[in-house]
Order: sequence, then C-alpha cells, then structure tokens
Amino acid sequence: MLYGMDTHPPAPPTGAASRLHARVLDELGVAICGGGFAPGTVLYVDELVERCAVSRSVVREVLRVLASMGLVEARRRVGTRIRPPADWNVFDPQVIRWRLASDERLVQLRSLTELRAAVEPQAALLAARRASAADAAELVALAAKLWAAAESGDEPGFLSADIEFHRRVLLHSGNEMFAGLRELVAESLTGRHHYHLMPHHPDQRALTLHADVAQAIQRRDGERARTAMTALTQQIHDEMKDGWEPSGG
Amino acid sequence: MLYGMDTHPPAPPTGAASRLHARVLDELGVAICGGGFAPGTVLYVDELVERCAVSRSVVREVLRVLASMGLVEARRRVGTRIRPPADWNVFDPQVIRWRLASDERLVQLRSLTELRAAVEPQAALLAARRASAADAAELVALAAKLWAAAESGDEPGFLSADIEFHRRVLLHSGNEMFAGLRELVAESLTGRHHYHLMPHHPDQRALTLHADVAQAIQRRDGERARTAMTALTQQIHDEMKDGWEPSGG
DNA sequence: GCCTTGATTACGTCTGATTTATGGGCCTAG
DNA sequence: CTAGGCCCATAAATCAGACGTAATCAAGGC
Repeated sequence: MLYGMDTHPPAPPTGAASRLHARVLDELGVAICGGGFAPGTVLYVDELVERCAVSRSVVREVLRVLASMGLVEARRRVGTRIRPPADWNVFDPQVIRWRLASDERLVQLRSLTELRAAVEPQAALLAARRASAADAAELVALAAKLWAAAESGDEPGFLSADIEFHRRVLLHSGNEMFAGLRELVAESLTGRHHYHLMPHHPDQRALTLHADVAQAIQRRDGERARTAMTALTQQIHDEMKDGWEPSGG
Repeated sequence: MLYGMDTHPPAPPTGAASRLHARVLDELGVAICGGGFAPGTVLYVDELVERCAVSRSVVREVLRVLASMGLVEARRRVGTRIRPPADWNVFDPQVIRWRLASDERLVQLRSLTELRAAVEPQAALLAARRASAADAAELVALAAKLWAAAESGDEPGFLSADIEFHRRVLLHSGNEMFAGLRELVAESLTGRHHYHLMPHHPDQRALTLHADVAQAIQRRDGERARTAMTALTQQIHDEMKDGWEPSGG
C-alpha cells in the first residue's frame, strides 16, 4: 500500500538521497538552471508527482521553494511557469551551485569574479578599520600558511587556506552583506580550481599580495589594504579571462 | 491585532496567488528577522498550526521556504530551530525587506549603502564597455529627467527617476549578479526616502554626477564613469552616515 | 564507565477531499 | 464587428488524517 512496495527504493541507505525533498529540489533546480525548461514552460503538480515518483506534498513544497528563489511562478488555473533567468535570485547559494553545474558555468564564474573584484577591495578597507586585533593577527597567520603551502607544493592546503583567507576578510569587514558573500567566494575558488582555470604553481605575486593585505589590515592601513586587494582580484580576473575570452578579445 | 481591522484586508492588490501562505510567511519572517525569536528557539509545526490557524500544509510549506532562506533548520525529533543571523541569506529580497521593517533597519541600510559603494562604480565601468548605444542614450535621458524633476521640485518624480537610473546602470553592466542587485537598490533608495535620511532638496553636485556617469557611459569612458559613480556613492554614504553615527564617530 | 537497545517524539511523506480564483469561451449590448 | 460582462472548467490552494522514519534519551547489560 505504501510507496515503493513493488519498486525497490532507488536510493539505498548509503545515498544522501534519503531526503526526497532535497532530491526533487535539486533535480528540478538543475533542470531549470541548466536550461532544461525554456522560460514560460508550464509545470503541473500532478505531472511532477508522476515523473519524480513522490507525493504531492513533496512536489508542492519544492515548488514553493523554487518560487521563493524566483525560478518559477505558480498561478491558479494555469500551472507553474518557469520564469526567465533575469528574475532568478542569483545570490541564492543553491542557484549559484546549479548554475555552476550547468553549461553557463563560465558565465557564472565570470560574474562571481567581477563581483569579487568589486566587493573584496572594499571589504579589505573596512576590515582594516573594524577587525579585532586577534582577527587581524589570524589573517597574517593565514597568509603565512598560504605561503608555506605554496612553497611545499601542497595544493589542497593552498586551496583551503586561500578560501579561508578571503572568507575571513569578508567576515571581518563588519558588513553583514559582505560577510554573506563568503560561501560564494568559496564556491568561486573551488569552481576555478575544479575547472582548471587556476595556475598549477601559485604565482609569487599573488602570495605577496595576500601578505600585503593581511599586514595592511593589521596596521589599520585601509587604503593600502584596498589597493593590494584590488591588485589581487585584478590578477585573478586576468588569469581567468582566458577561460571566457579564448580568442583574446 | 496585526492588521487592525476585522473587515476585509484593504488590498488584495495583485493576484499574488496564495493568501494564507504569504500571510504566515510574512508573519514568521518579520518575527524572526525582527528578533522576536532568539537563535536556538524551537518552533513546532502543531504549535504554529494553532497559533496561525492554518493547516499543516501551509505551515510546512512556509517552514520549507524559511529553511531555504537559512532562517530556520528542521531536525527530526527536535523541531524547527531558529538559526543565528550569520546564517541568513541576507541577499534574499524578502529577508532584506523584513530587516528593513525591523529595529535593525539602520544596520541594514548601512550594509546596503556600503555594498552599493563597492558595486555601482564597477557596474558603471562595465556598462561603459557593454551597454548598447540605445541603452546609453536612455541613461543620458534619465539623468536629464532627474535634473528636471529636481528643478521643478517634483519629489516623487525625482525618487522614481533616481531608482530607475541606478537600476539601469546595474542592468546594463552585463553582469547578471550586478543586475540581480537592482531591486535591492530600489529598496535602499525607497527606505532612505521613507526614513528621511535624504536631503529634501537634492544636492546640485549629485545631479552633476548622475549626468557625468551617463555621459561617460555613452562616450565609452569607463574610467570616468567609475570615478563619477564612486563620488556619487561616497556622497550618499556621507549623507547617511549621520543616521547611524549620531554622535559623529 | 561505555556500549547497546528500545521507547518516544516530531518531522517527513503519503493520500483523498474540498475550496478558491482565474483564464477563456460565450453571450449580450452598442 | 467590437466591447463588456457572465459562466464554467481547471489547476492551484487548503484542509484533515494517517503512517513512516530517524534521531534523541534513558534504562539496562557488558
């Protein structure tokens, strides 16, 4: 009488898919952000109940969440329509992940990189004013750890230290919205690494600039922190530009 | 109590689908973002069913949406816990609106203003490279309209032209994430106006800078567009600083 | 003292019925 | 033939109740 009596559960206990909601949400999110449905396409609850083999409650809750992300819009008597990409909440972490998994990943990475170039210098400036002494000291230590990881060729250690460094600058900017971008920067760096848009042996100049940012923040020199971070994000931007401008525009 | 009258709600304005879902979502969102529940507080579905006088489906769908915003986290056998503000999706338009309606509105406005100061100059730079000729021309026209509205003392016209100007610069930056901030800038300007943090007779220098930005974008002078927009956002920041630093820090 | 085990609990999922509002067809009036 | 209002089929919105599931906590055994 219950679900799946005759059809064995598709996900054994090993899978994290024990959450139907998460599974269907991810399935639909990937499909929409990946262009699987053209804007204006209409979905129906009953249709999704069949296609995803889950109950109406699961489908409805998923559609509510997608609607709150701006991906779909439910209308009585019509159905649930796919909204155009311009209406999506492009700052929602899930949407960013789905887009990074789609064909548009380079566009998404470019957007993230340009956003970082705008935000991180300002965050460094504010961190120089607002970070506590202990937090500033930890930033210097992180820059040193980054340096060491690069010298010893420890790639995973380098990536995680790099992520942590930028996360903390954003966090200590004292601005909740800058801080809200910290997971996004982590996604960006991971994505850059995953798609091999990163130089394999870290640039010496980048290491120097990380150290400069940390030192300037500790010495409360906001302008220098901003300048160094600008140079850093500019270098990142230049390194990645080849990825989306293959012909060198 | 909340809506005052027991008569029909004054406006079922746009056919915004559900009544109950939107009502309960807003009620809980305002309560959480307004500090009505301390982080760690546990909510229960059955309790909310009683308190809000709606069915389980409505409550569950609302909690799913709140969870996707990072405001709550459901755990089996425990209940649904309020998450700390650091975990909230502070870029979700709903969360921003709830925070602007709370006691933290000045903190939220400061964050928005600092974010604008970081993003809009870069957006102006990119718009100078990427905006179409027609879009650039419309920007110049909007700056002129802004000027005219200021001269004739048309406050509502000034506000709407101001919002539209900044929206379009973000939109024509060619970066989807910058463009995604356009509604947020609208909220920021509206909030600034609503809480009287805006000079009543617009500053002459601000008008000049708007015109400069538009002209620089039309002439494809990215650096000048960025410089002018930096001056503009800096001036906005200075004007509002009195609001959150009353004693002149 | 640590691990196992079982009862308890609140979320998660499923199902069926009912209500609501809305887009389009149809009809009437100008 | 067009404009405006009424009717109805439709799909979402809501309600109500049941059962499954996993995580917690405490009792009991090693």
